Amino acid sequence: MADASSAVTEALPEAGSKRRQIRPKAERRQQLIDATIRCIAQHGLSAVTMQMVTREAGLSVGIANLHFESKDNLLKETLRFVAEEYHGGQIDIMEGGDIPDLGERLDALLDFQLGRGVTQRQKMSVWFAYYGEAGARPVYQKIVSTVDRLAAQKLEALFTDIIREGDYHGVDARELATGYSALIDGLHLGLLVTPRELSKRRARAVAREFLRRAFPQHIH
Amino acid sequence: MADASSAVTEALPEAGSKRRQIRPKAERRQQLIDATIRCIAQHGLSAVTMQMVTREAGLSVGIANLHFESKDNLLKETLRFVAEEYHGGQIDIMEGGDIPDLGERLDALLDFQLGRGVTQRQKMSVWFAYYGEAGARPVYQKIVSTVDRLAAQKLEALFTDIIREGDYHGVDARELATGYSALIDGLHLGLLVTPRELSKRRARAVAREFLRRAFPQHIH
DNA sequence: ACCCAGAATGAATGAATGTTCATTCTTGAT
DNA sequence: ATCAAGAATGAACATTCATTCATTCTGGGT
Repeated sequence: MADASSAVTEALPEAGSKRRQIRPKAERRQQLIDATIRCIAQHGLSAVTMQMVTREAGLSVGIANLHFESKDNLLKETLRFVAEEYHGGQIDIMEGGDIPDLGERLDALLDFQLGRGVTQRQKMSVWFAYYGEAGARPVYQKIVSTVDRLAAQKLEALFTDIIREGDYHGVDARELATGYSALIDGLHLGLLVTPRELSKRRARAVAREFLRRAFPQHIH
Repeated sequence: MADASSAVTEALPEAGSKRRQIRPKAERRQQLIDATIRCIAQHGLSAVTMQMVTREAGLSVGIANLHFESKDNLLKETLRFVAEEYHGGQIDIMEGGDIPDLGERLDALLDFQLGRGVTQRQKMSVWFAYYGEAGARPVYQKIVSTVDRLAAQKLEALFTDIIREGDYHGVDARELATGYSALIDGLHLGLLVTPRELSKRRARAVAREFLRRAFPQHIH
């Protein structure tokens, strides 16, 4: 309490604190990844610079190359983080020991995919920024493919269970899973690029209608 | 015929011809836009440089700023071209005086959206490269929104006609149009990012199934 | 109280890139 | 054949950015 000014500035994480802090490597890495996500969402992937990211994180320029060996690597790790977070969340719900009822599990999945607030929009931006480069960058393709394939399998398994439970006929779980995944991706795109035309509410309604048409007994 | 060497080199568009050619402005603009598309598809939007584009076009660096005032403008105009080409093609089919049968018109639309060869893949890359930046660039949003809205209206109108003709019940044309558009976008994404998991054939089957479920009398 | 491993800093560096513009060249009109 | 209009060129310039590294600082162990 003797030095009031230092106490105040130290308390605020990103204030004008001049004091150098030493933190474990894992924590700094996450801090930089989070800053990268915010920068991509706000300025676009092609406009992101190291100076921008480190300033956003409240750290010095050199630190990015200390914890990640290069900008390329930082971007790669950021994509990996976002991909695993998004698909990991989906997979948790789909495996869902928490929710025994299959219809409710579908609803929970839909909530996760099209719900949330501003944060979700940030992640969406990052997501599609990388998709845009994926055509020319095999590394990105590989990262996304890996998690994507697992999520697709889980979704197919969930649909298979639902088809069995509802005794639905003339429905192919795999094809339906592909369609549903594509639909969700497309709706995300719409929310990102034409938010004026497509509200989050309507996006949810569209996705629900898709599921309802396929599994009428499970979605009301 | 007298000067064989010059005749040969002049005939080849992108050979090592040193001879300077003067062409009308419109032609050069298109030449540069085409080169930009190829560069984005091959290297990704964030890696595209002016030198790269002009070399791909077989022209000098200065020419890009002569016909487009800046790199930003060249990229903007390239997006506008791709957007108008893609949506324009769709709209032509949907208005379709050529195809009176509504079911066949749907099929033609699907062919256009998921057909074609390598060229289509190039356009897809460009398309999503811009989508990735759209979150941070209102200019891109505006260009896409404008053409997108028109195409959405035409699709809704086509669906309305089909619903009337087939006397389908419990189907909302607008919602279905939103869903179908999103599905196609999502399938494009899948084709681009995970071509191993999703073949063009399967993508078409998924889209067809979506339409068949909605309009069983029109899609066989 | 002291020390030092290694975390953090940021000025300096060199490479890459967008843009300019003085100059050269082409073409169609005269 | 000559000429002017303007299309095309590419070396030069100024800027921006990723990366480096000599130096400073911190905090836990002794």
